[in-house]
Order: sequence, then structure tokens, then C-alpha cells
Amino acid sequence: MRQRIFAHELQPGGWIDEQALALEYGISRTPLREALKVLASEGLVVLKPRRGCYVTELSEQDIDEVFPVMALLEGRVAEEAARRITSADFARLEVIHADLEKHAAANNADRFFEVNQRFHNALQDIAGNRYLAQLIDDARQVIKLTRRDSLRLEGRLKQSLAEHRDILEALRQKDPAKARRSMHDHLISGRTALARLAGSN
Amino acid sequence: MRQRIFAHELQPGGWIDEQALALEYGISRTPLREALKVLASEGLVVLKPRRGCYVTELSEQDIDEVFPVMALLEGRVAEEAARRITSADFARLEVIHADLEKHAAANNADRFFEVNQRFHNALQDIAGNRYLAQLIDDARQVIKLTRRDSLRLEGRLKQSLAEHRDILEALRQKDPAKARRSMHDHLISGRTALARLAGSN
DNA sequence: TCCCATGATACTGCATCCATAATTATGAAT
DNA sequence: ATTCATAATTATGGATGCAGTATCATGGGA
Repeated sequence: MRQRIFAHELQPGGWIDEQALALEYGISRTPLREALKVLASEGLVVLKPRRGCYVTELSEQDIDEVFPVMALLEGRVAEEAARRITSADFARLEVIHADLEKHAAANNADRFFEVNQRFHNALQDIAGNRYLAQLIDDARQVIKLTRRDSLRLEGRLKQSLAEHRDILEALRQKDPAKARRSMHDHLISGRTALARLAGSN
Repeated sequence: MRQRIFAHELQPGGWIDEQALALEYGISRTPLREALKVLASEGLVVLKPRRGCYVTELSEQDIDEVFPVMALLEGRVAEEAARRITSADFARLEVIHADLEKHAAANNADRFFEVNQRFHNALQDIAGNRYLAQLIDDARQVIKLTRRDSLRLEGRLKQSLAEHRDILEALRQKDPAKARRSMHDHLISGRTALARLAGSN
């Protein structure tokens, strides 16, 4: 169901037909409703009492609330990672980054998106704070509710790559403050790209 | 159920008997299980497949992961609040703080705890970021899973008050950086108090 | 005496069914 | 023709019942 929500197969703001979905998945309404409760707590859907379940629709205000927090959290991850990173960790990151360069060169936004997520997850592992990582994962899910096509903006892939290089450089230097700033700016830059996209619609 | 979990009436690590609780609340297992799903997503309980539901038990490592994040988030709230605070807001905060002084003088840790929460919530309102506020509320719930008796430590109330005065001073001066630092240190100080408590057991 | 296997018990997870409330459709009155 | 009231339909929220599996106990074998 998460996939279908992210793919906008279930459209934002749209009503979720419990019986139809239950029938489709070949299960009864009971487990489906429990799943909806979980999705609701993750912020992917909203449950209106006696009115049913609706896919969450993010307002511009919502996005402006989530992104700064995301930037703060990811910045913290980078900071902590810079303190703890080993050369083996760094090597792993470089492999992932090489993949990113490849997909950017091929202008493959979807693959870039996937590998980008792997990059950030790897950083979370290095930082070693599971709670922090979980908050970021949740926030990322919420952000994914919006169109992720910002990566398809002219030049955004290249820009994102450059920002990643900054982060990698800070990690190589084991400079926590710089890593935090680079990562923070990277996320804010992502928000800006999204805004440009919204503005052009 | 949250109350009972926080009050350790349902003990950390303990198994939750669905039927017993359902019977006690006079409802069937279905809505109770849905409630457990919500609590699980809030981190208050853990659901082990085919094994039932258990009250979350925080390890020292868990606490060391949550508190820094909490300090980061609350720091951000203070920072943002310092930017947006009005004189009317400040007056409200001072009323709450006066209450805190009163309860501290009376050495009433429970009341202090409550009003302290009101203070922090008021700050969240001023900061005006609902997403950020929600993350903090969740984190606070998780933290409440541990004993909150750290406030009963000799001198902790006075120390907490002093830290609040620092925060208020930063807000009065509308100094975001100072507000962030003060709040951050306040939270870290809370973690230290908890550690002292754990050490004395 | 200790360990493993097998059966009994009990709890979880799911399906089905029912009641209540909301929404929509239909009919009447202005 | 339009609006309001009432009835019918539909969906949500909860209760009940059942199948499958995990745990525990008991008994047999080493």
C-alpha cells in the first residue's frame, strides 16, 4: 500500500475504499484496518472518525515544516558520521557515490533516487543512532508523498551530485561541523528544487 | 493505556494480555488490538509476531540515542521561538514559569513535571512548526517510559529552574542561537540527572 | 537424573457478522 | 423548479467465532 501511495496510484486527498482494497488483497477488512492505523501513525493517511480513511495531502506549509526538520536531522547524522567514520565505511560510501555518478550521467532519475536513498541510509548506519535514523525514515516517507520529480529538473542531478561531493569531502576530512552544514544545505537545496517545480506548474 | 504504561502499572518488558485488558475496558479484542498498533508505532509497545505485545523496555543505549535527538529538536524549537516570540507570548511563558517556581519551592516534583511540560508545549506553539512539535511529543512519550524521578534528585528542581531562566532570558533578548544552546543544554542536563539516578541504583 | 519428544492448552491473527451513523436518493410541498 | 424532509443504502466501528501456531507440561527414553 505504501508503494501505491507513493506512486500516487492512491491519489493524495483521495478516499480509501476499505472493502475494495480488502477484496483486492484477498484479505478481510480487519487486518486492512490495522494496516491503515499504522499508515496513519506514519502520517501517510489520515483517519477521519466515522468518515473513513484518506490519503494524506501535504500542503506547502506542511512541506515547509518537514524539510527544515529533515535537514536538521540529516545534518546531525552527517555530523555524527564524520566523527565515527572509518576508512572501510568511507570506501563503501565511495562505491555508492560512484553509482550515483553513473546514474546521473545516464540521466536516470529513478535509479538516482534509489541509490541516493542508499547513500543516506549508509550514512545513518555509520552515525549509529537508530532512533535518529527512524525519525529520518519516517520524514522521508512523508516527503515522498509529494511528487519526487524534482530530480528531473534541469541540472538538479548534477547539483545534487556536487552537494554529495561536499559531504564526502567533509567526511574524508572527518570534519563534523562541515559535514553537518553540507548535509543541511543539501536538504534545503532539495526543498528549493521542489519549490521551483511547484512554481512552474 | 498510555497512563498505565507511564505509571509502570504495565511494567516495561511485560507482556500485555489482550483479552484481560479488553475485558477490563469492556470492549472486544478488535479495537484493543488497533490501539496496540497505534501504541506500537509510537514506540510505547513492541509487537512480536505470533508472540503478542510487550511494553517497550528502554536500554541505556536507547536513552543515549533518544536524548541527543530530543535536545536537538527542542533546541530547534527554542531557536525558532526566539525568532517569532511576541511580548504577549513572553508574558504567557512567564506566568507558566512563575508556576514552576511555586512548585519547585513546594518541592512538588509531580506538579513541576506537569507544568514543565506545559512550558515546553507553549514554546512549541510559539515556534509554530507542528511537525517538529509532534516529533518532540513522541520522543517525550518514549522518554517517559523510564522513571521520571530524576526531578526528585537533590537540587535537580532548582537546577532545572535555573536552566529555564536561561532560556527565558534568551527569549527575552530574542537571541535564537542562545535560546537553542540553553534549551539543548537543558535537555542534556536532564539526561545527566537521569544517569546519576541510574548510577545510584 | 536429565533431555527430548509429543500432546494439551492458550493466545494470536483473521474472517464474518451486526449495529450505528453518515450519505445519498427520492418524494412532497412551496 | 427548487428546497427540505424522510427513507434507503452504504460504510464505518465493534463483537464474535475459528484456525493456526507458540508455549508449556507431561511422559518416555537415554
